[in-house]
Amino acid sequence: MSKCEQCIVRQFNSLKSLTHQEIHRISNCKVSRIVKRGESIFEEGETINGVFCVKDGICKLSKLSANGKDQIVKLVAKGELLGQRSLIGEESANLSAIALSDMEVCFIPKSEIIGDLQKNTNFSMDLLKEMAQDLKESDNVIVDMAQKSVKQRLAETLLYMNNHIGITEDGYIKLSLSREDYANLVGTATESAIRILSQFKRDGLISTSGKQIKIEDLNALKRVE
Amino acid sequence: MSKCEQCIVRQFNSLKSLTHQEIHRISNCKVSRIVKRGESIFEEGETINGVFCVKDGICKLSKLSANGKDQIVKLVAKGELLGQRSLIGEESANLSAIALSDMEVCFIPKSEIIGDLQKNTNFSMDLLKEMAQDLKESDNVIVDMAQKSVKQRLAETLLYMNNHIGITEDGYIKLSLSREDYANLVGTATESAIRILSQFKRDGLISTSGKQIKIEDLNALKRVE
DNA sequence: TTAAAAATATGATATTTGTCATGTTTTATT
DNA sequence: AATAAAACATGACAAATATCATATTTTTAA
Repeated sequence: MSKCEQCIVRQFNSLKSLTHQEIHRISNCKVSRIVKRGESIFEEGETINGVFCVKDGICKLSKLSANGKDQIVKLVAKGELLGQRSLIGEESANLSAIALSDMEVCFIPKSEIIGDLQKNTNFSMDLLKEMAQDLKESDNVIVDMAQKSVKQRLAETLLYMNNHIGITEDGYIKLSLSREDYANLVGTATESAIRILSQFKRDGLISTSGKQIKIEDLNALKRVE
Repeated sequence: MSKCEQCIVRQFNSLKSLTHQEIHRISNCKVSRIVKRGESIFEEGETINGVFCVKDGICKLSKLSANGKDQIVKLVAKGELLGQRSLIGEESANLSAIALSDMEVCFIPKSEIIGDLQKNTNFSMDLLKEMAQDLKESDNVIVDMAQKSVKQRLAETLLYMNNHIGITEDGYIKLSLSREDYANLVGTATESAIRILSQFKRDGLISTSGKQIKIEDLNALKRVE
């Protein structure tokens, strides 16, 4: 099994602040797991008792709303941690994590890392920093959800994916989402998402090839109202 | 000037985890400030360089959206801290804090407390816990914003205030908000908020006396769709 | 490979929500 | 107490979005 010591992914999250010793211990107890597209890593309400380090792939964090629709709150990509909140207090997961591509994740049991959180100030400060950033982003999403039109939100989602998920050599957004997932990210009906994407296509803002989407006119997308 | 050592309010936030010595030092450098209803404590984009402990009163944390409307992200009441994020990294405030009632807040400079955050694990763990809780709540707000109707959101806001802000002896919600603030909490037009509150009144879910609102039928409010 | 299932697409229509206009009531100020 | 300003209220209408129906395309699985 591969070792955390050599894992580049660690550099992108707060695990980078662990000492050599700590990383070595973690490396020996972590459990690597392959998750296929569509499979769940954990579900809302579940007690997860540890964090997942995303070694490869992308997943969605979502929550089932009363009307039966899944709202995607956040996308989590390679290099990020999942389930940090489980390290703090005894809370169960507030969101479900479901793979949007094939993934490899490493599970680190809470019991093995909780001590480091208490002892290693760099680590806890780093985690604090990450949570502060998450909080800021969540607050911004609240404002967008409340104040922007569905069309704007969808345009911004496409721009977000272009920037944060990245594009292939031929310009397509690396992650192909279903129209339903786009709707669940934006908080609208699937038909509405489909309609707006069709319109973006007609207007030359994007082009598609099967499920893949390519942004053709970045500035026009930014100007969408 | 009053001392932090005797301040009950401290028990309700992470400052409770400071040692006697630490609290004593904080007490000597903190600056108490009276803020009148409508006045701002800090503004979006400002560098605040410290935390505010709310000794009395309630304020809103809001953000100006592109269309010129203020979106209220959170209400912060007596006992809570404001601006925790300023302690972490060098970031400026993401939200504005404006008093909704007359307030008393104590400002603690970052320079005086940042060391405690590094040295006192109980304190940093506590802050971590608070941020985790905030994050969870923000995520839940995202889901509500995206999936619930304006009417539902307004009903829930009334229930939230009833539970968290409390009521007077005669049953009215302690904090009187303008219809515009209700609209900005829910993310809707002021006229829409007014209309829905009028309807709630007509239907006997609430009653009003001037600006004050009393919940008359709690269960019906919970059932609003 | 082919049938079934799921995803995408689009029209028609209903519902929700926003905007503008205007009037009334409440609050603040002199 | 009189006046101005702000907040509240409501109608009329427009725009955004959801829902339902149905057709087509793509994917999945036997």
